[in-house]
This record gives sequence, C-alpha cells and structure tokens, in this order.
Amino acid sequence: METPTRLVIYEDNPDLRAGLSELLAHAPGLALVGAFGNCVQAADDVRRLAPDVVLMDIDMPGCSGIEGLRAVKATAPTTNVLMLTVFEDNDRVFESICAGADGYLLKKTPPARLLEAIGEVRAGGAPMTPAVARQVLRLFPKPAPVRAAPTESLAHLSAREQEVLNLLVKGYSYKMIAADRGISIDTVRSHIKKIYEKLHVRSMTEAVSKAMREGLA
Amino acid sequence: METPTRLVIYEDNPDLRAGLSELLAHAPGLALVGAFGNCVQAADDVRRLAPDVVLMDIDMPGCSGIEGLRAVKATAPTTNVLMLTVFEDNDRVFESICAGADGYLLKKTPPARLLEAIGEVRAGGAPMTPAVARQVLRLFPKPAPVRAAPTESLAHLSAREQEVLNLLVKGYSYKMIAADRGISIDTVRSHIKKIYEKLHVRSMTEAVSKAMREGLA
DNA sequence: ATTCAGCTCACATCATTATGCGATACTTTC
DNA sequence: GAAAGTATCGCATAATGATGTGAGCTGAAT
Repeated sequence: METPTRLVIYEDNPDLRAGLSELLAHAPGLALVGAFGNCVQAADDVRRLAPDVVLMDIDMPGCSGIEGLRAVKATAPTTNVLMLTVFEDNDRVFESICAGADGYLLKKTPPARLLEAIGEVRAGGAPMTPAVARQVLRLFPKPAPVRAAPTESLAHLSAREQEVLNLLVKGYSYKMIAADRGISIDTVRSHIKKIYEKLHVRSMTEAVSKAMREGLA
Repeated sequence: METPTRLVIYEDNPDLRAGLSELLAHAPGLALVGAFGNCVQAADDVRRLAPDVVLMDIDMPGCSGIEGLRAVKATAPTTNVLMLTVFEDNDRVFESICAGADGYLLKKTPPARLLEAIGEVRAGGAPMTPAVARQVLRLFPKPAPVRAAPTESLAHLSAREQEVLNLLVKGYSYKMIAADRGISIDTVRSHIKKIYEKLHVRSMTEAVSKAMREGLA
C-alpha cells in the first residue's frame, strides 16, 4: 500500500465534517484531499482531486447525496462511493444502489468501522450495515424461483389469506377463487375482509398493488 | 432476550460441523437444537425443531444448501437463514438471494463475527461479507433498465390511458380517478374499457397485476 | 379447561365495476 | 378530405365487490 488512498468527503454538517476530517486525515494509508459541505460541484471536484474513495452524506440540503453520487459516477465511474446516512429509508437505499453506490453505512457507524469500510471498498467489497443489507435483499427482484420471506405486512397474513391474496394478484375474482379452492364465495369474502384489515387497504386493486410491491411478484 | 435463539446447523463436513457445534453450543443466548450433515429432511427438521436461525452450508453434496434454504423458507418463512460458503460464486449468491436468504457469509469468517452475525440477523439485519455485498449490488442495476422500458403491451397505450392505468395501480377507484383528473366518471370507464382491450384483461385487478409485472412498478 | 386465532359459511345492503350502445370533437395520417 | 385514433361524455343493465353482523368448528397455546 505505497500510494495512499485519496479521499473526499461530502457532509453538510460542519461539526461532523470537521470530525470526520480529523479522523480520516491522520489515518495511515489515507490522504484526505477534500471535504465539502455540498455536492453542487461534485463533478468538478472529482475531476480535479481524483479521489479513490468518496464519502457522501445522503441527507444534504439543496443537492442530495444521490445527485452527488450520480455526478461522481458519471465523471469517474471507477471512484468508489460510500453513502452515509442517518435513515434506513427504503427509497433512498434503492436509488443509491441503482445509481451505483459501492457501500451504504449508517452515521452511527463507529469510526473504526468506517476506516475498515474504506479498506473493504478499496479491496473490492461493498461494506453495508446489516440493516441496510436486509433492505437490499428485500428490494431484490425475485424472478422465477420460489419466493420466501414475505415482507412484514405480508407476513401477518395466515397461510390461507396469503393463498387468497396470491389468487387476487393473478386477477382472480371472488367467484373464481371460491371455485379454485372449493370454498364458498362468502368464505372468500371473509378472507378478503381480513386481508384488507391487515394490509390497511380498501379494495382489490390496492391489495394487489401492495402485495406486488411487497414481494409477491 | 430471555429466551435463547434456537439454532440449527447444516454442514456436511463432520469436522467443521463439530467445530461449529462446539462454538455455538456454549455461546450465551444461543441454544443449538440440531446439527445435520445434509438437508434432505430440512423441512421436517425445521418443523420439529422450530429454529429461529439456520446456518446453511451452501456447498453440500446431494442436496445443495440452496435447496435446503428453499425447504426451510417454504416450511417456516420467518426462520432466518444464513448461508455459509467457501466460494463467492455469483450464481449461487444470486440464487440464494432469490430464495430468500437472510445473510451470506464466507466460511473464513472468524468465529466471533459469526456470533455477531447471528445476533444481527435476529435483530432484522442481513449480515454479509463485503465481497458478497458487492456482488449483490452488481446484480442490481441490471434489472433496472428492464423496468425502464415498458413492455410492448404497455407501450400501445395512449398517454391518457397510461395515466389512468397508473392511478389504478395506486389503488384509485373510478370515482377517484375522475376527481383527480377532472373528467367524468364515464370518461374514466371509457379509458379503462380501452385499456382492458389492449391488455387483454377483464378486471381492474388483472390490469394492475399485468401493469406491475410489465414494468409499471 | 378456556381462550384465541384461523377457516368456514350465511344473509343483507349498498357501492362499484363491467359492458354495450351511441355521440361529439380534435389530430394525425394517408 | 376521409379514415383512424384519441379524448370526452351519457345512459342502462347485470355482475361483482365492500362491509356488517353473526355463528359453528378446529387446533394450538395458556
């Protein structure tokens, strides 16, 4: 490790930025070459400073970290970008991943782990907080194979209810479900009523939409 | 955490199985309730032993760990399954994820980290070796373009029709769509009729299901 | 032994959807 | 300039869905 890893930080909170800079500037094998409070000039910064790794806060006012991520990746695709966030927000995890983030850490990550993560990403890994990793797995499109581990809300459904919901997703009507399962249409009604309660929806369409979004693809 | 975490191990190598058992049997907060050399009876084992967490070796002769994973998830979807492997093989990572694995660790993972991972998965996380995480991320951006280009059938819809279909997917009723777009409910009917013709469906649910499958996620 | 959750069924009533038929008007295309 | 496609609206009827209330049966959990 002769040449140190060139590092750039984006973090809007001045205190936190100072803290991170302090920590990382003196770490062996690292060279902190820039620390910014916003990422409006990210493309420029990256071109000029040629960092190996970028730490990008995702929750920044004005220009969000995701835009910053896109700018960095558009300018220098090989730069490794680690996203930092306080939230485990589903949407942003997804967006970040689609935009090519190389890792995703919560801000509460201890400093030692942060240094470790920088090493890992340089070694071709993708450091992730386990909680985030779980979300990533959930987001994962589940094509042909057997689906398992339905999402939370879907998990409260009884076996029969999940069965009925599956048929709804296939476009079955009450009548068809009753015929298919050999039960009365009133029983189907009963199941569907419970499904609605549990999923907090009020129509078949909502139920189908929710079910598919939550993994019953 | 009064009740210990019930644990089951699948690992074909007797030495390694013994080692793991030794390690985990005496760990605080853990109760090792089973250790098997193959997973042909996985469904049965899980039903009988009701484990909270399963450690599944992915490289087993006869019945692969992925089949074991599927069996476990099919029998008890809430059981957390951690996959263990020596290889960072892309296909198997992918298959495991699709089958609902809750974590993915390399066998060279130090024992301490393994214990940590069990805790993490119980806490709703998805522990992953960084190298595996990277692969998972790589698998991601690819499905995205698929979604970006709506399938043929969806493309035949006029702008207005796609608009209406989008609202259907959000769970809107005819009435709500009419209000939202400032058009009469009969116009909504008219649009929806055409949508049905073009998509070859006969109900809102079918339309929603088809729309979501074909990219309107 | 009792409670509780899930599965089953019934009846009633109102709201919403599905479908057919028809009409006017505007654009784009041939 | 006619034809084709889109967007708009109206009316009517039959089918389906949404919701409430109530109730018997089972098996698992306490």
